[in-house]
Amino acid sequence: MTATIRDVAEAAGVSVATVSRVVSRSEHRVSAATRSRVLAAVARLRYQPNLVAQGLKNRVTHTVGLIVPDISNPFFPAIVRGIEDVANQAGLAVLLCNTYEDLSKERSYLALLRKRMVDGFIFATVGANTEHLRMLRRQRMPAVLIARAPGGVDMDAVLVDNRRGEREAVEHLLRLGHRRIAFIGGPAILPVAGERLADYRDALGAAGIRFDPALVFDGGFRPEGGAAAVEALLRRRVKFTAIVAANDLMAIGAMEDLHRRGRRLPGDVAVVGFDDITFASLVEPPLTTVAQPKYQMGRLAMERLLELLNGGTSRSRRLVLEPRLVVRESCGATLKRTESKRSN
Amino acid sequence: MTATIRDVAEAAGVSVATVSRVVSRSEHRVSAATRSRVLAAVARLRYQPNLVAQGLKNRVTHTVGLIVPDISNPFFPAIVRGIEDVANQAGLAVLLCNTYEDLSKERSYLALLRKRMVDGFIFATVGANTEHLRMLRRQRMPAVLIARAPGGVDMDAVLVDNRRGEREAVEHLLRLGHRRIAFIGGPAILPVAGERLADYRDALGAAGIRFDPALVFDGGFRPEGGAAAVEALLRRRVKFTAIVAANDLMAIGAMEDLHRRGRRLPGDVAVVGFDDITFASLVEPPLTTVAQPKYQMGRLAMERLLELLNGGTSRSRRLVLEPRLVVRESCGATLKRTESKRSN
DNA sequence: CATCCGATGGTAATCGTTTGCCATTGACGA
DNA sequence: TCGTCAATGGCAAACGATTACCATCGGATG
Repeated sequence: MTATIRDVAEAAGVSVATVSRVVSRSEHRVSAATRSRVLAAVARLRYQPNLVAQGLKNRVTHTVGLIVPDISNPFFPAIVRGIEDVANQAGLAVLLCNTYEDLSKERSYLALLRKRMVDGFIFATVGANTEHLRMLRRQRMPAVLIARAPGGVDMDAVLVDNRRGEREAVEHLLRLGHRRIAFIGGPAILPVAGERLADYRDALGAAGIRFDPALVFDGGFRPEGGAAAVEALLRRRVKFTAIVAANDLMAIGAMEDLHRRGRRLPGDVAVVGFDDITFASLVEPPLTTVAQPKYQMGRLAMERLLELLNGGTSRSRRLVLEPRLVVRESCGATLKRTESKRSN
Repeated sequence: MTATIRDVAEAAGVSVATVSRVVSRSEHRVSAATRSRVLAAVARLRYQPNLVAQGLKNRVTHTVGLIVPDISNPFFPAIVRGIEDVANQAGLAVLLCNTYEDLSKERSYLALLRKRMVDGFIFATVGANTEHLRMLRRQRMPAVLIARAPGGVDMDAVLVDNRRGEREAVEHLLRLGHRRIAFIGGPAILPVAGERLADYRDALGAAGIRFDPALVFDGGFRPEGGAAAVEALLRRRVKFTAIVAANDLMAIGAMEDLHRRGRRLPGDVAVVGFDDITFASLVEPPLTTVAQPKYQMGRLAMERLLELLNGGTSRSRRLVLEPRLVVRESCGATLKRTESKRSN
C-alpha cells in the first residue's frame, strides 16, 4: 500500500541507507545532488516513515500512556486536554486508559502499555496501592503523577495544595458565621477522601469547634451521594447551616435536593464545593468552590514528562500548585451579583 | 531490560521458533514436554511479547485512532468511555486526538495515525470537509463515524435521528402554547448547526408558524453564547416566551442569564436543550432536553469497528439511534416535581 | 535391511527502519 | 606514478517477533 524506504531507494537509484540518512535527522553525510534526488522520490511516492518500524529499531515509540480513573468524571477532561495539547506539539501520541478506580485494571493496563513500549506514563490520580508504581520507578520508567502522590513513592508529580484549599473553604464559611457545617466526602478507601475529611476536621479544630460525626457523610463523589446526604441530614433532623462537599458534583447534587425540599440557597443553607468544574458557575446559585488549575496541571505534567524523556533523569520533583477559592453566591458572601468568572 | 523471545529460547534450550509457537496462537505443533519447558522459562523470565515487534511483523497493531473535536466538551466523554470499554475488552488500545474542529489538525492527525499503522479509526463528529475521509475509504481503512456522516461519504456510522429530536423539542413547546420560540444555534460553518436550524424551521413550518430571523442566534455551542443570545433578545426587546438551544451548554448559559435578569423559569421563559449532558438534570430548574444515548453510541461504534477489523469488509452500514425527549421542569410541562432521571 | 512417513523442532527470511563499518572515487601532494 | 585522504554511499547487522520450509529421527512396512 504505502511506500517504504525501499521503494524510495529504488526510485531514487540509491540505497536505503542513503534514504534514511536524508529523511531522518539532518545527517549531512550526503551530497546535495543525491539529497535532492531522494527528496524528489520521497515527494513523488508520498513516502511516510513507518513509526512502528522506527519504534522497534530506536526503542522509542513517541507514545505515552495516560491512566485516568474515568474520563467521564468532569474533573478529568480539562487535564487530559492539557496533556494532549503539549504531547501533540512534541510529536507524542497519547494512549487513553480508564481504570474505574480498579486496581487490577490499573495493573493490567500498565502491563499492556509496557508491552507496547510506551516511552512514559502519566497517572491522573493513582489508586492507593503503590506497589506497581515502585516497580516502574525501579525500572526507571519516566512517569508523572497528577493530583495525588501516595506516600512512600518517590516520583515526579504535579499536585495541588488541597489541604490549604479545603481549609480556605471551611474558613470562608466560619468567617460568615457558620458553626454547624456538614461535610460530604468520599468512600474511605480512597486516600483523597480521608485526606479531605482530615482537612475539614483540622480547619474546624483550628477555630475551636468540636468535630461532630453526625455531620459527616460519604457521598461517593457522585451527585446522588450529595442528595442522599442532604436527605439523611433532614431525616435525622440534624441541625446544620452549611455544607462543604469534597467535590462539586456532590455539592451540586446536594443543592438540587435542598431546592427540592424547599430550602433557600444560600439563605437557609450555604454550600461550598471543590474542583470548580465548568458547571460550578452555571448552577443556581453559582457555586462557591475551590478551583484547581486543571488544564495547567495537565500541561505541567506533560512538560515534566518531556523533560524526563529528553534525558535528565534528575531527582524526582514535585510541583505544588495553589488552589484558589472562587467565591460565587452559594454562601451569600457576595451581596450584589458580581461578575462570576467562567473558567475552563 | 525485559526478556525477549530469544532469552526464553535460550533458557528453555529451544529455538525462538518453538517459543513463538508455544506463546502465540495455540499451534499444537510442539510436544507436551517442550511446551512445558518453554512455559516454565516464560514464567521464570516473566516474558511478555513485544507488541511493537509483533505489530511490525503481523501488520496489525491492535490500536485504533479516536478523533474528537474536544474532549473537554461534555458531549464526548461518555462516548469515549463507551469506545474505550469495548476496545479494552477486545485488546485494542485507543489513541486520543483532539482536533478543536480544525481541519488541518484533523488531517495531520490522520497522517500521523497512519504512520503509526493504526488498524482503524473512529471519528466522533468529523468536520465538514470530506476529502480525507474519501481517501480513507479508497484505501479500505476501517473507520466508523459517530454522530455525523457528511453527505457523499460512504462510510460506516452510528447516528442519531436528530431531525426527529429537534422536532420533538419544538413540538413540545408548541404543545405547551408557545409561539415565539427563539433558537440558539451554532456557527454556520459547522454542518450540524445548519441542520439543527433547518429542523427548527421545519417544525415551526409544520405548525404554520412563520420563521422569524430575529429569533435566531449563533451561540457558538458555548454557555457564554447562550447568555449573549439572551442579552441580545432582551436588549432588542424581541418578544419571546421560549428558547430552543442546539445544545445543553448554551441552554444552561441562557438560563443562567435569564435568572440574573430576574426572569422566572419556566414561568416567564421555557427552555429546551439538546444532548442531555450530566448537568442537564442538575441545574435549576432541571432542563428538558433531547437525550442522545452517548455511551451506547460509543459502544456501538467500537463494536462495528471490531467487525470491520475482523474480516467482513461488507458494505458500509449506518446505525440510526432514536433520541429521546427528556421532559424535566424547564418548560413547565410537569406540574408536580417528578422523579427526574440522572443518566450517565 | 532399506524405505517411507508423521511428528517435532530448527534455519532463515521477513516486516521497515537505523547505523557502524567498509568500499569506492577523485583530488592532491610527494 | 603512487599513496593518502576526505567525501560519499552501500552492505549488512541489528530491533523482536512470525512462519514457510527443511532436517532429523524413530518407528512401521515391505
